[in-house]
Amino acid sequence: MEVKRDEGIRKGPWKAEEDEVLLNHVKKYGPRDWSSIRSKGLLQRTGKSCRLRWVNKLRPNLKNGCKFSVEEERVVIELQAQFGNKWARIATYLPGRTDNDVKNFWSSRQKRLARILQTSGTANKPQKNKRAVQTCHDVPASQAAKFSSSSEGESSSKAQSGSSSCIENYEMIKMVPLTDLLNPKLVYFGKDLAHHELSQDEKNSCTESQSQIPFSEIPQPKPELTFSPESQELLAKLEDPNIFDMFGTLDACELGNGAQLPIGAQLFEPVGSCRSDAKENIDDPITPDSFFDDFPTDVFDHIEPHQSPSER
DNA sequence: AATCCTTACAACCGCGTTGCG
DNA sequence: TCGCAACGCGGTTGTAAGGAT
Repeated sequence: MEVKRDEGIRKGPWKAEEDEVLLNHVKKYGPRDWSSIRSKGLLQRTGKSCRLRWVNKLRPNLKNGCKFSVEEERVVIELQAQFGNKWARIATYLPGRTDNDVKNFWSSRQKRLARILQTSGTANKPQKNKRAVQTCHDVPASQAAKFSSSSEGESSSKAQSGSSSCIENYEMIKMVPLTDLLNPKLVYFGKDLAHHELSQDEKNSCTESQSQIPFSEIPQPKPELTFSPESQELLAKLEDPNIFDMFGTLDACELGNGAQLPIGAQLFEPVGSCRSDAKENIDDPITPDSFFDDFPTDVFDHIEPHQSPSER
């Protein structure tokens, strides 16, 4: 990143000295009056830039450099469905995470999801051949990031009861953490239920969760499946009956047949909140203990090449 | 070893909102 | 009520690091 200087304004990466100056300012005056930092000649950064630096990097208790846990991913997925791309709002439910963190995480996740779906559309070509994959973009990565970027208004629309199974399946994929999606040992069945086919040993080895939010404290939301225009666009692609082949054992058969998402997802408590608007969305605060308690945090470690059931 | 590609992340930009004179 | 400045948010871009080929 190059450091530009326009009219004395410095851009680009921050130096440790600049951080120090900024921290001193916040110590003295609190996190405000950002513009005065430049007007006082303390830094050649815009107030905007100073605020951003503080919010995203210098604020206390940030989880810098710490990857999103599976539970955090679930929270993001659920809240994104509820609120749309209201990253700042979503971030309030995730201690130590900023809106930028959530936004970046979601963007990465959408790209990965898009890649998975695109790969499926290329006759199950192994993803190893990255160049082949890239030439088969039905949906550009830039658009892929928009797949689920439903707005708040759009989020209020419910999936129609007459939805095709493809639509249901896509919504399932969209709402399931990628770690779940790619875990060949994870089988969904039955309405609103999800089970792991893990041995007790495996469960024991995965009990240490990175979760920062005790799940027992998370009220469970009534999932409202949503269809943004972008999602509708993608859904058209999902008419391909081979779409689920790529998931190996987690194929169309297992995903379909009325299976529902294991989203007991619900609204979580925003950090420091006293349940204001969140409460209005909760009409059934049932706590689903079974699902998340056993969730392995290292599921990606278990991802293996696609295998047919007969191969196992 | 070199190159290409993906991913994660930091930072910027534009626009909307809010507060104040 | 209007205009302006400051702030906040969401979208986008650029880059470094690491992995794959």
